Amino acid sequence: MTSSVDTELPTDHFEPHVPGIDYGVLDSLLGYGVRRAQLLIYEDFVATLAPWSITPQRFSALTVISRNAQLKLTQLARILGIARSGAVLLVDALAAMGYVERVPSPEDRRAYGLVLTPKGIEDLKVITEAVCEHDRRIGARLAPEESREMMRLLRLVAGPRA
Amino acid sequence: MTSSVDTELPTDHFEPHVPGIDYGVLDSLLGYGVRRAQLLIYEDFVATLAPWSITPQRFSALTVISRNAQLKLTQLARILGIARSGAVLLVDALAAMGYVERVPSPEDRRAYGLVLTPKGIEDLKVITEAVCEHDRRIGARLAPEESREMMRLLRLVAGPRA
DNA sequence: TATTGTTATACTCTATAACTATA
DNA sequence: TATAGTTATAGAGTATAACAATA
Repeated sequence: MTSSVDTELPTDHFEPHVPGIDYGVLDSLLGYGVRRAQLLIYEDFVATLAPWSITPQRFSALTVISRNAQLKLTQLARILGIARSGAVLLVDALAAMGYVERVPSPEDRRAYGLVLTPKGIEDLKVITEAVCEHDRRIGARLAPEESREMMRLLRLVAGPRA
Repeated sequence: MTSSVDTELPTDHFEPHVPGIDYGVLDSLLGYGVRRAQLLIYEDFVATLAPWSITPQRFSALTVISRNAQLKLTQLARILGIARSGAVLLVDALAAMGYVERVPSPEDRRAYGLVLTPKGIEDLKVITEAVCEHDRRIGARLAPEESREMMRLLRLVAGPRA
């Protein structure tokens, strides 16, 4: 098949439906449908954003930081659904990339406000463009009306719990 | 299955929408909508199946093994979208749980066929019931017609190339 | 006492690559 | 030569727990 060395074909080519395989109850589960979509989308996202070393989580962090002035690390962790210790490493990585800075909070000397650097602001524009193009690509099989309906249904499933 | 329907999700630490936070472009991205749903669903799945130590991946493996006679490890890896080395560890775990056995393949002495043990067959029935109840719970906010539409749209996004 | 950010540590999941025994 | 399963090893990503500074 390939002439390369002993290389695996890992998640680079996830096939939601392998021909000849009986998926049983999986085919009727909403959760497995979401899982299938998520794996495909994640793969395409990472491949598309590889030039910037941006993962979905990093993009989420940059976007939320850019839209919420003086966001605290603990808030970021809560938003992303990870532990504070994980948020520290994430912010460390984004800081090492020159995208994020910790600025001392005026009203709380324990805390820092997270802000984008000028480079972070600039690059996030291009990155966001790439993400939006990726998002249009994964939704390309949906008619505009179907896209809106899918977003509505997703919000119903994962929307505010209130 | 005969128990009353739980419309309330267990305590989770991921909040799809943290109050007071501006999510910017994330709110309009199909990929982030799927990500939100996936995180919520994954959490509820793991919590629900904790008594059996069953993760979504383990459940997928058990189901596919049960529905496809003499499934090979390499096929399983491809179906799940992971490397063969990962499939080895996964099957090791399922074997240690007494659910799966490797039986030598008659026509290829390098290969093994994966089969469920009697205990695996028995437990998978109960596990599948629990998974289906979990799946009904996460889709509880959708009307029956909306559920079908969501499955159709998910198949459009991640379904077979058609 | 509680909270913020941090560090230390460990566990899980996954990948790459090399190895064996077959084909 | 190629493939099936395995092993060894490393890298993310995450969690828990403890800590110092501050509230």
